[in-house]
Amino acid sequence: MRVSTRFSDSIHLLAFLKVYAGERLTSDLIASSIETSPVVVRRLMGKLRHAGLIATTPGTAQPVLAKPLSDISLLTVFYAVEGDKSLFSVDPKTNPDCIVGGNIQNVLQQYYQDAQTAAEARLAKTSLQDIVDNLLVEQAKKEAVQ
Amino acid sequence: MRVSTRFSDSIHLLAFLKVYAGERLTSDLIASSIETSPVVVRRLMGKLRHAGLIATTPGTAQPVLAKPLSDISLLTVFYAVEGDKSLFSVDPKTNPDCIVGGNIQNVLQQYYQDAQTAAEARLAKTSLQDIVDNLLVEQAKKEAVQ
DNA sequence: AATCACGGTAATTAATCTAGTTACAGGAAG
DNA sequence: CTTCCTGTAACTAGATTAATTACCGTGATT
Repeated sequence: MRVSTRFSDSIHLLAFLKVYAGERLTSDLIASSIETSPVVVRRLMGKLRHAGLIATTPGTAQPVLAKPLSDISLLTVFYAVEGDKSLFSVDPKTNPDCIVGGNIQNVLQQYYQDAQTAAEARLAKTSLQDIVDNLLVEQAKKEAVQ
Repeated sequence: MRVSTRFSDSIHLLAFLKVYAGERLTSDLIASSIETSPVVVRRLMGKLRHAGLIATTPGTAQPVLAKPLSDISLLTVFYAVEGDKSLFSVDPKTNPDCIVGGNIQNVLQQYYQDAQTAAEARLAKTSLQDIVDNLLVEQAKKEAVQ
């Protein structure tokens, strides 16, 4: 019932590209930050490249952001890696000869869409630049304690 | 990544109890409307009974609503059958020695919570009575065409 | 009381999805 | 040409969901 970690991992990946821009960014290095396998990272980069969020060239260890992070919202990333998947799912087949079964799908669909739209509106409000800003603030807090 | 059909099926079930109240409501009959198995229906009824939404007595075919449908929101049903599960999931382990990996979980958690809260607020706005009203309207439309 | 219908629940199975692993072809750079 | 890397496919393992089978206990009817 939940969104896969592809979403979180993709945000992680994009933020990583920004924070460590200029360095040698192999899929192995990125994977060690996410704590997953390099293949998973490459698969994610494939989707993100397809969505026009990053640019990569095979062989080089230099994936780069294709646009400013301030122009990429969480929702953009969500669509890039999860497509237009629905958060809530209606039962595909219910008894059409029943007042409930024959109409429930249409009725629920509308309310589910409303709920998902509300969630997506929140995701759209936050850019990846906001995420990176927060990461740096959190990091600064940590270092201040030490 | 999606919410299981338990949620939809439970709404279906509760609406069914209202629409066909007074009739002989076996788990078999309810299952035939949802087009699932009677065991699934009984399992759902177990959760709904546990949440105080319905009352059942073994042996009799008479599950009844424990409160007015107008007092049951979609969110109430969601919690009853899905618990407090998160729609979005953060990667449980990321590299703590990295600016990104060490802070991304905390940062994302907050934005995910905002998105989920927004979705839940929509679900809370709709009562099961609204659903039943809509079902009857849709049914009337169908019959008017014929 | 005996019987039958039904709910409550556990156990098993199958299907689906996710993510990790291995493997390999091809590009880039020294 | 050699080495490091990306892009992908194929396979495997684990988790989740829902269907099925099975069995016990309750309630109603006679």
